[in-house]
Amino acid sequence: MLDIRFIRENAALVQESATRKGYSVDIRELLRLDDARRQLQQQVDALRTKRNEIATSMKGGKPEQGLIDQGKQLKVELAEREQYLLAADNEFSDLLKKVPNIIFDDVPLGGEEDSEEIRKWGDQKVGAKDHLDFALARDWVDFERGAKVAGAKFYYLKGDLALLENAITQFALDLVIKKGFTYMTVPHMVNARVAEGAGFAPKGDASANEYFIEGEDLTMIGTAEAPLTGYHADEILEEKNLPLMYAGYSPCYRKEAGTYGKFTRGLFRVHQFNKLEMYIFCLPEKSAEMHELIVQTEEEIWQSLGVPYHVINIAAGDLGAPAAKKYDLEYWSPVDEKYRELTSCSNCTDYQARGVNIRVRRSDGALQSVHTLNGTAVSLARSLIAVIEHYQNDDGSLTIPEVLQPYMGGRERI
RNA sequence: GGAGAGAUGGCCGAGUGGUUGAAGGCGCACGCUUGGAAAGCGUGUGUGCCAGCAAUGGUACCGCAGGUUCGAAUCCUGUUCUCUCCGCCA
Repeated sequence: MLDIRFIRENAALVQESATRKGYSVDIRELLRLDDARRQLQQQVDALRTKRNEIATSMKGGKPEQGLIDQGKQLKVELAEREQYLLAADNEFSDLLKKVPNIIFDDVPLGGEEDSEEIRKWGDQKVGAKDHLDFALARDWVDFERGAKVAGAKFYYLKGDLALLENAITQFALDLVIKKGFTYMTVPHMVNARVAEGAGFAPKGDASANEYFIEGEDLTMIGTAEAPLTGYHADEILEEKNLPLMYAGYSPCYRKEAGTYGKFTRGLFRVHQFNKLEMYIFCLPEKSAEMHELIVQTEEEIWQSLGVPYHVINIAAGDLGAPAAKKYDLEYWSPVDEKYRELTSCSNCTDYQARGVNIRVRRSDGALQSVHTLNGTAVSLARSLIAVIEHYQNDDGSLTIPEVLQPYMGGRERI
């Protein structure tokens, strides 16, 4: 959520950012509702002032019929005005919630194809067996039984591939802990307030990618980002305690409606996968620096694993509502002979922090919204694809990346 | 799932329908005191919204939502969460 005062003062900028992102919000209409709401607020406040004056003048003394009647009259007027105010407030805040975060100046304009490559690492080798065929041949993955038990795009991982998943997780976890992140497990469901505050679509929104629990105010998380955002909701953090760096591990549940096809084959896009997520709460002036820290950590993980990648600066049209800027790491796929999305990290500035009311008390006593950032350490299903594509052998075996061998009982190949 | 108890400021904790933004304490900030510190003493110390250049003023907030009343932290109803006990259970 953006600050309405910021929007009032930067209406054109906010409108432009929203349009660049592809969101159809009408800032002029928002400001009109804001005005209407403020006028009603003033009327209500004036009536309440009168009510309080009458009540105070009767304090302790004997009740006077004239004043009581006046009070009763006011109560009726006030109730009516308050109703208008409530309605205006709701209309206003519904629209306010739809306004996406502004984008940074260095975000490329345009759509998905306009994202800019910033760095690349490793060789773009070509030719490998499809990960699904490879894994099926070893009986490492079972989508058919996943479908039988849950539905399409659910799966079982078996044996050494399941162990490899654990090894990748543990390796990445050790690395992010060394960077100063605190490991956390998190609730796998969050309430609507937290989900929407973090910028996820509400229940009933057709575009929502989350599963909602019927009859309860709960959403299955699509990422640990949601419960991590809510962790400090309604808190005032101390400047001296920032940055707070968390690494949350959880399954991610996503509907991914209508995303079938060649490039989502196998484990690439599934309804459930495990993920280790980095999350930072920091001072506003530090968020750009923290964003670089996160992306560098991601690069360190993939360099250690020996998987070639490039980093792209995501174009405006491909940014989510909360993000002011986003980097994706895409690994080079020798199968598809192109880069494919592997991790993602966003600077959400104060958008999420406002959404769930997280502030920092500066050393001079001032209160300010914190900035939040999130980034994938490893998302497991996709990480497995990248490793299989790069470490497969002709005899159907898989060489274990050196850094993972300690986590696989010292085995060098499976 | 059942029964009981509770929810008040950064924390602990008072609170009779009006004198309560809310006693008292702790913490914190500043000052005095001191060679320096501690102790002691003094002063100050919530947030949101609205108006205002500002000083400031208005308004709301005692888990949340309604209700009663001229007036609610206080009375009533509902609800959420926490704790204790029972049930169930990895």
